[in-house]
Amino acid sequence: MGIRESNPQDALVLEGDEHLPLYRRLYLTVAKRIANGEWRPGDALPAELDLAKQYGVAPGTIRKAIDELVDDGLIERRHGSGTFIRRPNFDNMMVRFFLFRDPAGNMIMPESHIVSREIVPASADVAANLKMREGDDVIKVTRHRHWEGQARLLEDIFLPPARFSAILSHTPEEIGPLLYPAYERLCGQLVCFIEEEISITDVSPDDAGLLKLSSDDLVVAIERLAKDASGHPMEWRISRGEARRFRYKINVS
Amino acid sequence: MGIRESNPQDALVLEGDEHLPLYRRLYLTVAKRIANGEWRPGDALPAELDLAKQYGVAPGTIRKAIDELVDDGLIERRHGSGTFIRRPNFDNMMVRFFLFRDPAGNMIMPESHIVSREIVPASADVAANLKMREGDDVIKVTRHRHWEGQARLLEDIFLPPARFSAILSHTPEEIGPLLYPAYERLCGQLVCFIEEEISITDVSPDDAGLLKLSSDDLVVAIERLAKDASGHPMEWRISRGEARRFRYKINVS
DNA sequence: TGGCATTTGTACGTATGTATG
DNA sequence: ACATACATACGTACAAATGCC
Repeated sequence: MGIRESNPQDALVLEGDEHLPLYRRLYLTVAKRIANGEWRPGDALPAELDLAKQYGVAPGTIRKAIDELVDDGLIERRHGSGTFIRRPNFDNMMVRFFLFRDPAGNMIMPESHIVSREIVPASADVAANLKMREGDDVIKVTRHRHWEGQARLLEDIFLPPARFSAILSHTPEEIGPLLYPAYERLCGQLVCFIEEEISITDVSPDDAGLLKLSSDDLVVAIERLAKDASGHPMEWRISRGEARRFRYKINVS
Repeated sequence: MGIRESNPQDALVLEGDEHLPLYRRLYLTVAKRIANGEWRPGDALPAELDLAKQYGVAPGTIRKAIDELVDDGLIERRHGSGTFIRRPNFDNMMVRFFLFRDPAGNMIMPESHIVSREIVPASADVAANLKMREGDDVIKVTRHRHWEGQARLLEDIFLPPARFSAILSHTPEEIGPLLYPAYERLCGQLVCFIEEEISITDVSPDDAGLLKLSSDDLVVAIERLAKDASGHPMEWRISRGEARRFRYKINVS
């Protein structure tokens, strides 16, 4: 995985078990080509009829595969124009959960401070989420988000070194305020899916000091696992912020 | 809306604006037939080929409409058997958010106590959500959920009287512990979609007393709007529970 | 402005596979 | 063994939006 020279023949060999439906194998094949960085966000896929010819399938079959890729948010269609690789915008999601607004009610964007970057042995938690072995090397990035001159959100971010060594070798200025664009720019890695788990707990003594909370205050802890287009885990992080500032909206059916 | 004798001819007149795609109008038509109670949860829809003949469309067209109804959770397919009206299970969702487990780690089901049922004028909030006018009559049901002999979840539930008068005229025993099945059984109303908004606030003095929390504790407040198969609002409720017990999981793409 | 090629969107129709009862 | 119903796959035709010349 990661950026590599794609073997053009690879693209025409279908991914997945041969008993899977054709449209499903086409889905997996295109998803893998995206995960491999063959196309970058904003790039156009070949036209549906071209893809159908390349893979030797009917237009309706490749169309069904593309439909599901659109449903899953990996690509988007533009009528009359083409089908394009999407760039999901997860990086600011956390910010939307927390209520920081100026007196006029506008959302305030936080500053981002990378506090440390180091290689540490993976804890059981981190290893399980990143599909590594306990004790394997992982990159740990500690970051604080500030609003109004005060740290409001504390983040511990864990990355597998194989794909993300560039995060250690660049300056914070080169990395910039948003991590997911940096993963894409510096490591050729695109985040396509995330899973999050939200819970409310007592604040730890360290966090209380940094967030300027009293020891009996509560924090919201958000654990996030980020995955690439093929569903392989890329990043695991845990973020903590003051519980009282939290708000979240859902639709279910 | 509500239960009514369906005019058989109605079913063959397509819903929606005539410039909408055919599959979309078929979606709306079937959704409306479900909202009208023409089929009950568990009932089978006519076979795809039958529906195609009835509406005079190609099999692929009705299939696309059914695909989207499945995506939206209104119906489910069973290969080789048929397509059936689904009964979404939202009523216990709230319970899944809160961590109440026995020593073995199993989920504990709460008892349900209906504390009061009355007609009140709609507040601005309630009116906006239920698409009524402020001051209009609404049914207000107050319910407490108990774990281990203690109220843990407080719920204020608001219903438009037009569809839900049966909730006032039946005994709590007839209503039973779960409201959505009661809406279906007593009022012919099926909840198909919900929107929820989660926030964390200080506990009100009344709630603190009922939940046995101290006045500086925090509660999670969950506001929920429930809708029928056609997307019309049916019920609005606000539930409060101890913040520390809260846990929630999400997938995004 | 208009025309034209390209590309997705909608709709039709058919054949065959596979699970269920 | 059989009929029924959904699942997959094929292929075609035309509509509608876009972008370029």
